[in-house]
Amino acid sequence: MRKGYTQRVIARLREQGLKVTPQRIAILKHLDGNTSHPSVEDIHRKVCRAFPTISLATVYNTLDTLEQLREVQSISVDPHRKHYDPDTRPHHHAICSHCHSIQDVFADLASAVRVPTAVAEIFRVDETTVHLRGVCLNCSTATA
Amino acid sequence: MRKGYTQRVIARLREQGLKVTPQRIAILKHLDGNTSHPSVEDIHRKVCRAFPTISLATVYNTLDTLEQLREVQSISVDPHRKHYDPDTRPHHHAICSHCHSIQDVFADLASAVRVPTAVAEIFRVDETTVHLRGVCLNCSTATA
DNA sequence: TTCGATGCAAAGCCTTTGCATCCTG
DNA sequence: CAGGATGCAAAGGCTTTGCATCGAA
Repeated sequence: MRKGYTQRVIARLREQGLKVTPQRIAILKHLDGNTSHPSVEDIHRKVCRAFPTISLATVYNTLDTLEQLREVQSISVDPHRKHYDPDTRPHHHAICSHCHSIQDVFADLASAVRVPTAVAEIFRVDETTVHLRGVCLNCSTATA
Repeated sequence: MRKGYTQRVIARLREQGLKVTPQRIAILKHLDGNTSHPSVEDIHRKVCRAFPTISLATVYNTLDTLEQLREVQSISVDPHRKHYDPDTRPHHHAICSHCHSIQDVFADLASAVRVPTAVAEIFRVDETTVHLRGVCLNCSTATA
């Protein structure tokens, strides 16, 4: 994620006539450059340090707003809860079955996923999501 | 799905020392050849016709058991609820944004998704899941 | 007869909603 | 000042769990 996420999103909120509150800024700062794909609760827990009174509902609301602005994407990798990624460029996710970490995988999607012509004829693909499940380097060396 | 799903799974239940109950048979029959990717509630509703007293918990339990036996796979396509697929061969899923239907897409996974060498070195991929989101033929013609 | 399966209800989680209050613009 | 944002609590929806009873083997 390039530097300036927080500032850019603040500008976009203003553009949209939405308000820039201290809570939102705190959430944005936490997301800025964050590649850990936190859940709502993860974000709430962390932001609580700087902002002890922030409510879970505010975190939910803010993430919904950010998702609508496409400044964050939700990834449904974990059946129990949503995770969020401030990097909205198209990329894959690799989920470790052991530690449940989520790593970004940047690869040329167009070449990585070729939709067969037969499928393209009966389904207009707007978006392609790829999840790789397996074992990350940390866990495989720890196990070995 | 080839013919014989119900019979095969019944045999596997017996093999594992698990019991073949009328409820389980009813669920298996409903899943046999089913390509609609039903949710737990969908299954419960349908099976209730033949079996009015079956409880939701039983459907949940049975699906958990079947998933452990790998005779059904859960697909997390819908953030609100799990969907189940009795076809456990590797394949993709195409989700229609309009009608929310889920279609199976059989295509050569190996060629469709090439994992970059750089990724393969830091992550051992066991399973690849591809979701195509877009608009199905029905909905695109209906809209046009 | 045995031990897993069932059914019911309650509890658990994650998420959404309602509403009075707050505060940004 | 006005209207969106916040915080709290309650409600919602999906799933799990506890437990007494049932029934397949």
